[in-house]
Amino acid sequence: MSTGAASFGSGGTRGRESALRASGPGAITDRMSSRPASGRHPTMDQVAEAAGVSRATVSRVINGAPSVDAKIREMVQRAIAETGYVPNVAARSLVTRRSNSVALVISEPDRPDNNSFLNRIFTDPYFGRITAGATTALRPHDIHLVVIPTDSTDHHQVIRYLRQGHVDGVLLISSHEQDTLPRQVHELGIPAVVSARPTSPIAVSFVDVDQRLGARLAAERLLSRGCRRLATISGPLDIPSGLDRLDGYRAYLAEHGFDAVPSVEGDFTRAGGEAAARRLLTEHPEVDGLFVASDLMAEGALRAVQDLGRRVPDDLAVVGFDDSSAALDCRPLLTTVRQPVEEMAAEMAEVLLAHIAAPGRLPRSVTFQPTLVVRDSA
Amino acid sequence: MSTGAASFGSGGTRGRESALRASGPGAITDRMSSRPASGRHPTMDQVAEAAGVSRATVSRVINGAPSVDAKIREMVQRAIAETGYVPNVAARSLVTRRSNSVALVISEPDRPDNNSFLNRIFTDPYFGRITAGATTALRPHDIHLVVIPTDSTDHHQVIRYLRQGHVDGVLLISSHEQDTLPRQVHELGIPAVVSARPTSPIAVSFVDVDQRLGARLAAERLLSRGCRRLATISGPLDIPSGLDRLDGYRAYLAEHGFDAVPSVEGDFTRAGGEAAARRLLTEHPEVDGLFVASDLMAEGALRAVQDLGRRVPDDLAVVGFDDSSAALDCRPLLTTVRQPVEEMAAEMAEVLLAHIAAPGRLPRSVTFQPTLVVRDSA
DNA sequence: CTGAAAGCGCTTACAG
DNA sequence: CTGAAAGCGCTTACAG
Repeated sequence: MSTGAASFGSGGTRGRESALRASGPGAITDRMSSRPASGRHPTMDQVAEAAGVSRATVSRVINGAPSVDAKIREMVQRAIAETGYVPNVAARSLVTRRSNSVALVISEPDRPDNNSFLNRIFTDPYFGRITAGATTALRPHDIHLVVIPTDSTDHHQVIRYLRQGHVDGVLLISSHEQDTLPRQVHELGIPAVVSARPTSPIAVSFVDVDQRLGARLAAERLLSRGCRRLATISGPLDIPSGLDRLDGYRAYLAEHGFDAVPSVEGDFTRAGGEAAARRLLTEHPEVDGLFVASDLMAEGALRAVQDLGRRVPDDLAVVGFDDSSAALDCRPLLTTVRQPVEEMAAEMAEVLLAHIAAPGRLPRSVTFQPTLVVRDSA
Repeated sequence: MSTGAASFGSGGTRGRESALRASGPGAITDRMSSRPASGRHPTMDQVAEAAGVSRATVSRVINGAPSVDAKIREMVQRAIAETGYVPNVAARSLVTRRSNSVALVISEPDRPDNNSFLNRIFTDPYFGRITAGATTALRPHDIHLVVIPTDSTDHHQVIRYLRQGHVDGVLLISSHEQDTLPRQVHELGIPAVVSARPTSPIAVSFVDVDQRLGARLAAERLLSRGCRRLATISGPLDIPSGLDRLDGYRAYLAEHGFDAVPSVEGDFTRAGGEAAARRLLTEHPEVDGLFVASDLMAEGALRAVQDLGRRVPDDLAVVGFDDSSAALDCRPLLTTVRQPVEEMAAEMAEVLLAHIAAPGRLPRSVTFQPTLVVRDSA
């Protein structure tokens, strides 16, 4: 942290190189072709000199300004290739006020142990799909993603990071109700898109899936299969998606004459699903149709169900939610409600890009429709 | 991309604010305390003016220079708090030539489908542990991690990114034999640490686990349990760790009189492990002890084994490798060789930091010892 | 211990 | 269409 030394290779040779360059374009070419750019960093002025034009013209060529004369452009491009020039991003950012990267902030409730928290984040199929979708959408724009996991103990660090101008905008994955980060980010005034309807009433763009509809799809499937003793393992009830899936499921069943639907609250983990299923079947052994609010929980639940001697789907049909890779790890293969997470993350990225390009743009929300993916468990 | 507009909030009000500030420190304080810094960005000059010192002094306070007078330091800190000042990282990087971030490049073989490739990367427990370990080690240094998944089709993009000075160094996760990225990164001259001994002979620092020792531990466990019909599901044999684990296993068994040890090559995925186990048990139904070269494969293998009617560990004992979270998802719980991945990633980060701080430092390698974690499968 | 000044490497009005 | 010049917001020798 303390030294100001150049980060790249032999910065110390720069003086010597400049001297060589001063002897003319020919010398430069010979020099560079025999030692392809590696570890040293020519400057835009040096490219300009090699091409016999001004620095401004080099800049225009690099940034694709249409006004540049074709021949000159070509000369410059040759000079760029010969010198192995690559723009310095710090210098560029300083004037453009753009970093060409965005943050993906994954905000979770407090955790006891830092390392396992991070491990869970970086290993969760849901976050994996988010990251993959956002990365894919951003790549063609040459914008990079900085992934920042956080809980409430380091919100201030995240805010500081954002304020320092490291990124042009933020994709905020936040699900629990009490999370104050969406509001803090909003107050920062930095372009942002949130992964679900924020619980506090702030004017911010977000992308969501129709959670209730998804739960209704699950209920419908179970009913149409002939299940009549229905239950559910819900997500955490302090998370809107957890609540909405439970509500949607119950609402649909109520509409069809099923009123007291047992439910056990889970925590969106495999182990949590397993424990919840065990409890549920102990208290309600008669259950023949089960909606589990995430595939990961369903994977655990399936294990418990089968341990307890029930055959799936014959004795007990199970429908999950997500259609993540976990659904394919289940035996039998999991029938589940598909949430198009990659596409949702890509949409978040697109909306964010639009906000960055036009800071005055009004916030908007985009809702995706879930679909039922029928496999073997129901 | 085309506009040079400020990325943050109401950049346009700056002129007005400066005017307000010019009316004296009192005005600034009042202004700022009623509107806590949000969306607007005071500059170091403004802090200096508010504190009645020079810009250089503010800089020294921010960077913790010891020479600053205590009273002045305090005045400056107050001014910083009142104005809500946060340094502009681009300006700082331009002069320090440091970005305070490092890249975590995850290099994998070519993949057919981009999205599923990314999904696998961001969901794999091994990469998850790497990311968690590196993040934890870097956090106290206030250095951020930019995660960059890549295959050979976009090596040039990665190289360009690195050359642009986005990061001060790179943590390179590369396992397959033919990967040319370690060499390319090495030639760039940027500080780098690789996750395993590079297959091409380049002088670069790396961190590894003693793969052969791990495999020997597994073999020893199986033998001491009384298994006498031993087999293995190996990793991909074009990956050094895959090869080394197979070799170590066979070598130990050979030393103990077991010569023809059947093996099937897997691909380090759950599905691959399942298929491999099915094949292995079909061809060698007599097997009673099995070393599976990764926990994820072991999870799949366990499923196949039990599907085929074998009881674990009584009919067939199974030892995995990694001790990732997958080991706890196995039924029975997986006995496995623990690779301390988080600690290894943290060590990679420390070594990288040392290289960044002292560019002339000689490359070195650090090897961790694996340990056997006994649970229920063997 | 502190300040004035130079300079990091770009982009972008502004002239021509 | 092109160039000279200003300026982005910092850090760091260099004097004092």
